[in-house]
Amino acid sequence: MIFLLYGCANVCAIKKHTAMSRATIKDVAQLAQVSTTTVSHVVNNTRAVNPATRARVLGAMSTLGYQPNILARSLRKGVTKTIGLIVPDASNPFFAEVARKIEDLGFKQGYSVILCNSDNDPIKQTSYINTLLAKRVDGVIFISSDSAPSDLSRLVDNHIPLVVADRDVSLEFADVVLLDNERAGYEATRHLLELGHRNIACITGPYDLSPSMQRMEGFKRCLSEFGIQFQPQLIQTGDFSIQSGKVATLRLLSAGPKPTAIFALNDMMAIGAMSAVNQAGLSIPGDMSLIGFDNIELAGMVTPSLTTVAQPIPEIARQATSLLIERLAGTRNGSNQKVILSAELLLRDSTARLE
Amino acid sequence: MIFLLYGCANVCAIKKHTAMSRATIKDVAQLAQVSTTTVSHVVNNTRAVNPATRARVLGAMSTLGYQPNILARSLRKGVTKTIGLIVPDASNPFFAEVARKIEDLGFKQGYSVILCNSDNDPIKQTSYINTLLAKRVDGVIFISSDSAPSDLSRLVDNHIPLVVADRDVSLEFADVVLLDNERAGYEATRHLLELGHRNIACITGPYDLSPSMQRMEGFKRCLSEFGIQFQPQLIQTGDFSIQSGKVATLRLLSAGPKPTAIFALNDMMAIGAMSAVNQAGLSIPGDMSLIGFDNIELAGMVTPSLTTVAQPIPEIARQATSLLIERLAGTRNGSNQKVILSAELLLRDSTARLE
DNA sequence: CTGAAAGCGCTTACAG
DNA sequence: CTGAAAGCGCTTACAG
Repeated sequence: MIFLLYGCANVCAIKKHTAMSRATIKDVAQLAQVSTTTVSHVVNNTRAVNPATRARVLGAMSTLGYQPNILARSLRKGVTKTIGLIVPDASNPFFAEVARKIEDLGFKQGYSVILCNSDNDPIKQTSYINTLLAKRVDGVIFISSDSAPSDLSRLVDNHIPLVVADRDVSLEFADVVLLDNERAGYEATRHLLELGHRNIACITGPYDLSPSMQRMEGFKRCLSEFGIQFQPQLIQTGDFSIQSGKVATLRLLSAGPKPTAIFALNDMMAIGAMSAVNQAGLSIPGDMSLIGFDNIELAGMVTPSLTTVAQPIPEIARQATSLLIERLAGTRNGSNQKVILSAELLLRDSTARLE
Repeated sequence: MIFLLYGCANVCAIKKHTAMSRATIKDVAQLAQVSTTTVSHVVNNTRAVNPATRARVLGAMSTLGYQPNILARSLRKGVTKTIGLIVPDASNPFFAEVARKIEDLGFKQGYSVILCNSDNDPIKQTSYINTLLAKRVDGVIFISSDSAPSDLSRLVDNHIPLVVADRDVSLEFADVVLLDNERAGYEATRHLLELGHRNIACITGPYDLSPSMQRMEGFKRCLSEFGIQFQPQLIQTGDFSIQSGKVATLRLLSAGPKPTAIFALNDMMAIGAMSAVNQAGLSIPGDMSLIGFDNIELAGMVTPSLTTVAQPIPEIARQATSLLIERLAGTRNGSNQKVILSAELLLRDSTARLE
């Protein structure tokens, strides 16, 4: 790749930093001939101020381009109006969609969110917990990258409200919003069995994560209720990435009993599976039925469109956000809540009756 | 959708907030029998401290679970080690990938990034600029949601270094990293023309955004160099979303001159186009060639795999981040830089010779 | 309706 | 090698 650098000294000379720095409340007070107390009260609308005085203050603020320093305010008030959001990887569409929604909802209530990608790395996860602690976020929404995150207790020790979402971690002191993954896994499997499939492969996520584990349990329970023998050779472990879904599928196609259907435990792996199946010259759903999980936007757009178990993504975000903000606002105290949402089978074009 | 609420008063009773709040530097100093000055110096490794003293301080820190309050530090030092990143929509994979990379690079250099989704909404964009100003970020990386963002000047007025990426905005006081979009648009078009296509449709982004505009210019220039008449009926405007690509394609297929190839100005719209073409019972590339733009991870995974103009996403992130951090670190002063990266045509399976 | 002053938790120039 | 004290920019109880 080539890249060009243009210096542009003439048009784009940067302004020299002048000695004068940003306007503070003091500058405003001086210009408006009032105390900083009064300025503060007009900025925050927190006590009655004579209309004429208020007008003077407002004028001074605007001529100075005054923007209150949030750091100082937060330090003084002990509240930052900021929440931390830790996700495994925001470039995965499922987390991206959840994060977007949380950001939206937070924004509407006056909270900014600091988005942290733990990158499925416990070290980075710990490091981010420390950063959030140091930045004095008011609360944290947490989607774990592992099953037993160690440093979460430090949040609790510091009285920082915590909401655990999507992936269950055995933690006593948090509100929790999860999916009924076992049942969802069961439904997906039943759909395939009812279509006549008997050799059903499953591409899982990391074995220790609760969504993967529980969906698998539903898968197994359903097989057993239908009297079908569970075949370990039809199970492949992925990591929820497209690429891993592709690799897993190539392995399934190259050895062992031939599946006629694949249950991928998320849509991204299903899309990877699709690519592998096509590459092998097989067609979906003619030669292979495929069902995903999540219902990311893409699932409806690939060809054939993907049958999937739809997670209520907006509802997950809404519950997580309001659980947290209720705590922060003090409108809810006492015992923790556990919200279990249910998924919904969404029939599209990637599954068909076994001929 | 059904959701269940379990109260769990027994196991999960939340700890009452005790009167004792978080440990401060004063608490540490007291416990270690030293001044706060000394504690500060051991925390920051900023002057020699007697080994025995240092050990006492370290001990006190750990028994108190001390975490320095970054707000106080930032207020005092006038530096927050935080950068603001404004993107139109981080649930769009292109921006998600750029953002991920910037976050990674920033993290390695000790910066956190505040991610702001302007949502293609100038109002929200302005509001975020104010928030970033109030939070006293050290610098901003900006991908605009419109062609003439109004409040960007406030950053410059406040001496906050600014890097504009991806979408050009006519602004004098910023470092800039862009793509050579005109040439990239030209190359994509030439590829289709060389395959024998003459009726080439183009699905654009919002007309006023520089990437869309410039890629179109390359498209037109190439047509004209090949002596092909430009047909306005073959141009459809999208908004870079999957859905808009689908809608645009359905319109193209339902009326006007029939194209044999489509140039979508990003991959997401190309994926939408793919869905529409398939839905119409046409095959890619047999009946319709299709080329995208960006090379998001997905582009290689759909079927057929998508021929596209690959943007050097990691390099864009790297340039933007280092341009900004150099300014912040003071290792670069003076005139602004303009980095123009070039794209690369990536041939895959969605384009073919016109029979 | 308004203001003087303390204090949030740090860092750092100054002094020893 | 160490400490006393000022000050970053706000908010707010207290007083008038």
